[in-house]
Amino acid sequence: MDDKKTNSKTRNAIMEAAGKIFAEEGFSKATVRDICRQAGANIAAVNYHFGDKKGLYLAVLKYYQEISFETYPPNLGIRETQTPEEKLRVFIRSFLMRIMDEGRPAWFGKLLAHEFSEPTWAFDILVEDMIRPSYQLLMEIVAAILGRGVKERKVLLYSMSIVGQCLYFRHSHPVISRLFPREAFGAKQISELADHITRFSLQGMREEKNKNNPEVKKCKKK
Amino acid sequence: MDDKKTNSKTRNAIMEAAGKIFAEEGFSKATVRDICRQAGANIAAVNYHFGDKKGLYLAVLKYYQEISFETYPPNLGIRETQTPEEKLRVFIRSFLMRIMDEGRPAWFGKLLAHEFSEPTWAFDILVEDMIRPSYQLLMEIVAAILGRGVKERKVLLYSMSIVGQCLYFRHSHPVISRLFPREAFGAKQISELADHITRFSLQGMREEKNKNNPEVKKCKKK
Amino acid sequence: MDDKKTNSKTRNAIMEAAGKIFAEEGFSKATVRDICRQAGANIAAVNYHFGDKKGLYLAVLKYYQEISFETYPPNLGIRETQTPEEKLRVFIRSFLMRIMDEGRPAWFGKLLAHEFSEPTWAFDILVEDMIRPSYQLLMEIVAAILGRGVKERKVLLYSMSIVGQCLYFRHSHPVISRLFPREAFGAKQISELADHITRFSLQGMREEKNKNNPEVKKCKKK
Amino acid sequence: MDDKKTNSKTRNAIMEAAGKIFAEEGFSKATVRDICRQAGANIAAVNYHFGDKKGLYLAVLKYYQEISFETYPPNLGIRETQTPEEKLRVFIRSFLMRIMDEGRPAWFGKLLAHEFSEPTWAFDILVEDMIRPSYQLLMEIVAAILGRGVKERKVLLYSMSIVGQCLYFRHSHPVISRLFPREAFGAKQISELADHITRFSLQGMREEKNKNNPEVKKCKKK
DNA sequence: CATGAATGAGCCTTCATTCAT
DNA sequence: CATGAATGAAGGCTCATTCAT
Repeated sequence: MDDKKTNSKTRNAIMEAAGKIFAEEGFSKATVRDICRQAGANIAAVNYHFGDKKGLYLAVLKYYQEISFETYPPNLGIRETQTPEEKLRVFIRSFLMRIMDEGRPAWFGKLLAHEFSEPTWAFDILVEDMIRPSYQLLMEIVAAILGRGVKERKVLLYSMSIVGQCLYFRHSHPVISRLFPREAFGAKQISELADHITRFSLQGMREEKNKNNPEVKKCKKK
Repeated sequence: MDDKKTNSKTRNAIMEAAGKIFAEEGFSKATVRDICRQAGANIAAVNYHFGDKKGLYLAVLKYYQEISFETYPPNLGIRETQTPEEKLRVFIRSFLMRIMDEGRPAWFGKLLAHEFSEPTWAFDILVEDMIRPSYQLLMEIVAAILGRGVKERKVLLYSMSIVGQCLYFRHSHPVISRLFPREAFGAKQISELADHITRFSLQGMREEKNKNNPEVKKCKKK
Repeated sequence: MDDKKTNSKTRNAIMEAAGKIFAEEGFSKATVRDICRQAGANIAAVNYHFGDKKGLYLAVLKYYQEISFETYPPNLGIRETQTPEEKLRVFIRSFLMRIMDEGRPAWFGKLLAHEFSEPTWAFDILVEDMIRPSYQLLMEIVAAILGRGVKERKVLLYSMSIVGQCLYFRHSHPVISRLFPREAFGAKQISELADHITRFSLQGMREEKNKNNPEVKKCKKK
Repeated sequence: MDDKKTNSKTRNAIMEAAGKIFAEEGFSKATVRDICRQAGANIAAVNYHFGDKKGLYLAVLKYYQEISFETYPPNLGIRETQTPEEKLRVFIRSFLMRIMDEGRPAWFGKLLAHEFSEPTWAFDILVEDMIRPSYQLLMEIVAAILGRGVKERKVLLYSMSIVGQCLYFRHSHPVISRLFPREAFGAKQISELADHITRFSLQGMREEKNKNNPEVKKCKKK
């Protein structure tokens, strides 16, 4: 079951340290010196095991992406028999958990955040490998909720509104903690946040939904 | 009317170039060399006029913050006689314009974005000087919409949902342009976006609003 | 009269040290660290004054080329009234002096030798700037000696035979000094060498010359 | 007949790759990494089989020297019954073939050329083992041509003139191909070159020869 | 008021070599 | 007999900063 590349002690130590430091500093500010020092390894070890800084970064990215998706698969708990609304709730919850986790898998979230704010060459890979599938799943759910005949741009707009909320609760921490030191939006509040975002978004889509499903009598729902 | 610091030609050129480069690259990736080259100034000019790189950054930040807020004041067009819903629409529109503008005032938006994703020592200043007032205004509007008695945390949650959407439409460009090359969400689509976010958010708050304003008959709206 | 680039003390010291070290080691083996240490300058000075190692190398090359050609111009002492044979003697002497000088201008000869044995990107520049004119001059002299109607390839072959001898007396030093420790072929023997090469070559071309000047009676010459 | 050192597959692969790369790059620019990669061997194999980079280089040098001399012995085709002039022609031809061959044995020529332009510690060995015998043979031939009583320095001068020509036709390729793209002096032109050099040199020595053999009537030759 | 010159720390990378199995 | 792993020294280069005029 072991990955063939995982048998080196130094290599693992570097992966660990690199994950942490890249997550904290981003690609360009992180230095291989720091990483190696923290890993207790020689500087040249990076070149030996990963070719160069880029290679290390890519390896780190892929590794923690795997961990993250194994721990929180995008369709975690989604069953085909569920209603689209239920699926959305599950999706949001899973998405939040993936990006807000504070454990080791969380590094991936931070790596991602850095890529977002200053995309490197690795960004294209990330988009294709993980963002696109997630987006596709979300848009299918949203389309199902909005009903047939809805334009794709509408679906995209609503999906982005949902994703935007999730990401903001993740990234706004530096701001919110300064503005409202007493409020916290962390891993422990995931349930509350998922609930809030789900309800807010489902209501936000109701008008469009009704437009596309005119036969359903208004004021009957729930 | 002239600021006392504005009388040097070199100084102005540096401010201009620094605004552009800091906005593009962020604080740490931007180099004083690049800035001075672009400004046609000597490399020592930065330290001469601004002390050091940090000083320049701070000056740039404050300068473009002023410009940005003069151009798009947070309460742009908001009149006291408007309903909270109208105020929200105006706020969102103004907010979007401020962060999505592509002209010189836009540099501030980009500077802010960089600060957001990797806060520097200047972050605290920014939060107090410009984010807090904006947030306060938004939360007042949201509170007015939700009605009396609503808990502050609720207000915060809804406000964050709104802000999150706006920011995401601003920052998601690298992702969306890759996922859906044909769709665009730029300065030209501000009207569409403002409309979408406003309607989505107003609906999203309806349930909570109704809960706090039980006397209003359901199913009567619109 | 001063070059505009020559007013910096450090710059001059680096040019001096770089000339020596590049001449000794060649481009790739020489290190900027060594050069700067020897010049008493900071490592970053190279970047400041010359951009990078390549820039320094090019500057050195051009500088010492100038010195060398000012000291020993290819047509040194050649007058139009001289016979081609006399011109050849002068050319060979001048060529030998240029490549065998042991003073500062000699660095250029060594630089050239390194470029010859492992051409860098600077080789093309050198060929055009200094080798081509020299070759052209030599080939004109040789063509004049051989008489009209001689094929260009013949001219080239004879010219190369001449140049080959000159260069070998310059570069064979490591070999000869080991094989025949008592013999010396240095700057002090230039007269002897010039004489030898000139006579050897003039005789070497006689047959071809007579073929092209049949009217001249054999056995009458000299 | 097999050398005792020739029984390891890896060792042979390294010798092969090293020959090629050392020939192309010279000792200092060649890297053991490249060599091992090209040989399909582990990077530690060099140190295992040859001690270190120097050891490998020496082994390569000796090996290809052997091959080269087996293929083109310096006295290739020289018979004692030949006149000195005939011997010279044969020597020059053989010498040119050895240094201009493009096959595997040619690697030695290139190795030699690198040693020539930047002698390493291995240079002394080479001089003694292969240059000295060659030179001795050539000088004997030249002495025989020039006749008795000629001073050794004269013999040396003429020999160097001959060797210089041969080497130049070998090494001038980078220059000539730039100056006269249409002319070629490669392995295919060896006959032409050998002929040219032989005639040129024999004529070049005629005066000295006649001086030492006064009884021969001038103007009788050919 | 301004600048050309110079600095030292730090960056990523590459090298030949050695260790441990 | 051989190798994957690891090492330390050194390479060229770039940075923000300071000096001296």
